[in-house]
Amino acid sequence: MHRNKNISAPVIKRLPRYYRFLGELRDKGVIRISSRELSDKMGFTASQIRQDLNCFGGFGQQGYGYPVESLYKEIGHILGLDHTYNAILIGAGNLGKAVAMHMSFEKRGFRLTAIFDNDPEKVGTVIRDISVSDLDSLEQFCLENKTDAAIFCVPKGAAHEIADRLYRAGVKNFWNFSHYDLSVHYDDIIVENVHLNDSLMILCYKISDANYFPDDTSA
Amino acid sequence: MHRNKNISAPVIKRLPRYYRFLGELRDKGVIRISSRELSDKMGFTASQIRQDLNCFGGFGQQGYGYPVESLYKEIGHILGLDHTYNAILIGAGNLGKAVAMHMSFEKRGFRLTAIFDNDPEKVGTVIRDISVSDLDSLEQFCLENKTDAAIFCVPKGAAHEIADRLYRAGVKNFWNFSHYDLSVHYDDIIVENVHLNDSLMILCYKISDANYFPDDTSA
DNA sequence: TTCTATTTGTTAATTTTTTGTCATAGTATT
DNA sequence: AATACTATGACAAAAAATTAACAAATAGAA
Repeated sequence: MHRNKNISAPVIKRLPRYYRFLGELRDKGVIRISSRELSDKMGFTASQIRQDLNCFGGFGQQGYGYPVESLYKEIGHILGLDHTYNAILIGAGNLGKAVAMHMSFEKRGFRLTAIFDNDPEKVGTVIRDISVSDLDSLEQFCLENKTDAAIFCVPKGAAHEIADRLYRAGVKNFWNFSHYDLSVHYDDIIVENVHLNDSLMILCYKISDANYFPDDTSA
Repeated sequence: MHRNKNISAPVIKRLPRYYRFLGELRDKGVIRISSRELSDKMGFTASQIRQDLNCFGGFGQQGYGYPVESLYKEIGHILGLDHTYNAILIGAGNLGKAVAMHMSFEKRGFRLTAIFDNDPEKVGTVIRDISVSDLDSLEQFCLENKTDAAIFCVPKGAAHEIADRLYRAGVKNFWNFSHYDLSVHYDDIIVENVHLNDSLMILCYKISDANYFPDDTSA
């Protein structure tokens, strides 16, 4: 098995991309693909693709390439998508709601089991067949229901306190949408960050950078 | 000026994080900070912080450290946040709406100028003071209004066609939320991706990886 | 069956990124 | 004003990641 080989972060980040492209090929009925063909489609080098896949095992065949269907499944397995982790959503604001509605959790290894908010207006409303609970009942819920991860869609001001409560309730895996660096405050947690602000600022940088010409005399 | 020095992607990705932490320090009234103090707070090495900042100029002073306020402003300037790029939102579904509601575009160098959707039900509804337009009017709008970037919140099936229309209408900068690799199809565009599916799968990997013990005989 | 074409898995080379080191400049104190 | 201390900026070293190269294995054609 591949685990505990300490796969590097760059490789892991590319796995979902492989998964996506292989899924598309499979849907098109493609049976096999070579690293070079994949390279053309994905924009990675063929060498990198072979190197990446070989972190987990030899899935290809010399002179033939990689079998699409089984490689697709294999990567899904490596990613752990055949698990079903219970996840709770914290924060039923615009973003939290959108994330809950938008994601096919079941296809990504998760199941949404509860939604919490501290706004009385939102408590009781229904999102995706789940009734929003009062944040006060968080600890009780975690005590009674196995909870593997939290989808953390909380405003910055509330982030610290609520993160603390989750941590004490034993929730130590986070999909973090808040503008708050969870990993700085706890060292035995797993965090995957989605920092939309950061992402937008990076776009701003890229555009500004591309539009800058040192010898531009216009305007 | 710093531009066209070809700053590496890892450095650029860290800039928003610096910006965030320096903003917090400034709000707390902190006047100066050394790379080592920042290092403790942020979890980067002091050496890396000094190295990163020096890509853009010598903002510190020996024996003193970095002045928080001016460094904060400087990084904002480097990121291009003092621009005001006009951005349109394509796709007023759950996610698009949430992104529109949730972001302080003005603080990140952008201004939201229009929202488009092809669903007649959504056309005419108002999001953040902006009335949703029919996608049919996209080209006309771009012709009449300077449009610097598109926030691309479109389902996968529609992505290719709509991306094409935007490209032909001259929109070549994308904040891409779709499950579609824009950069593979066009080579003169700027794309910043937010692939939520990928992110969730990476979380799944991390959890699965941490929970795997080779000599686990349980279950 | 034999031969040529491919294409992998692996090792090596290169490039990039991160970390460590230190002389030098500037601060703060006496 | 002199001195001890601090912390940068620059450079060097180390580590990590990407790309290149190639021997070995297999497919497919003749």
